[in-house]
Amino acid sequence: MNYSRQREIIFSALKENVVHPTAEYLYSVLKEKDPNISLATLYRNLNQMAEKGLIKKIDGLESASHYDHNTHEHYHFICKKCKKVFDISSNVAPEIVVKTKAETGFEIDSYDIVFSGLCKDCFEDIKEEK
Amino acid sequence: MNYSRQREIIFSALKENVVHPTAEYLYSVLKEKDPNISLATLYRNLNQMAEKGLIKKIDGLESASHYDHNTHEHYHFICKKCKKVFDISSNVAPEIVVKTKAETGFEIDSYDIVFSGLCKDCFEDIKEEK
DNA sequence: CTCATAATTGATAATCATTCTCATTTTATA
DNA sequence: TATAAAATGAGAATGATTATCAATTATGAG
Repeated sequence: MNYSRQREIIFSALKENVVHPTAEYLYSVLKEKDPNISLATLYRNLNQMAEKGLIKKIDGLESASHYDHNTHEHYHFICKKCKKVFDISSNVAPEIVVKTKAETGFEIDSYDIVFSGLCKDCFEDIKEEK
Repeated sequence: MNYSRQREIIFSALKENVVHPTAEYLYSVLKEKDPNISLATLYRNLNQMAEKGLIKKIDGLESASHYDHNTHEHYHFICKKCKKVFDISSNVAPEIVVKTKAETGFEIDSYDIVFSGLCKDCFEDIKEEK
């Protein structure tokens, strides 16, 4: 990853922002420092830095929403390789909610836990490939 | 909510699908049962049913991703009203990961917990409005 | 320092999921 | 059965993000 002035200002703008900004908001901030910066450059750099672990991208699954007829409390696991979504039964969560409510004073009315990684099948596949 | 044949087949298609389908996938299944069904009808009904709690919509925050320079382990809380994203410190999560790994055998390499509800300020605002 | 190569950029078109619009049809009920 | 409310289908519109591509910039060897 070569140096670029644009990446530099993107990273520092992100560090100076307490509220986790969206790309659009960052763009409005960045244009003040560099009126010529391109939206494509911003997205490119955000993705790059997120890949390298320099920043974190907060979002859900991939782009498309998934729908579930099971409305009971449970979590989801999405496999990075095959993109399948699996149910994970819930038996730890209530504690998290109670604890988080106490710590923050926020009114929590829902939460989602999404794990990601490799499902069993894809993990086997990758082992075989080696 | 009035009865509609389309909603009926959407709901049953969803129940018959083990893997949590995307709208696009559901659409391809549904067209076999009703070649005239519209994508708009599908989305409309999925949103409606999710609102009524008949099904669950699995996705992250709102549409746009948020970015975070804090790469330490922590969760997020998104306020339904002001849409701000807050950090929630982590001190329960490792147990969840260990437990989930043991139960499923999946290779979990990351997970996100996103709480949603009302932040303190918005909760106060709403109380005052009453 | 200077050239060659790879990385990066800006501008804009393209994509993809989703929502909106609106005229038409269906459902519920008085 | 008449009427109002709800739902539909088709396609346009939107919003976030990614892809394309020619031009610019960074880097490392000589």
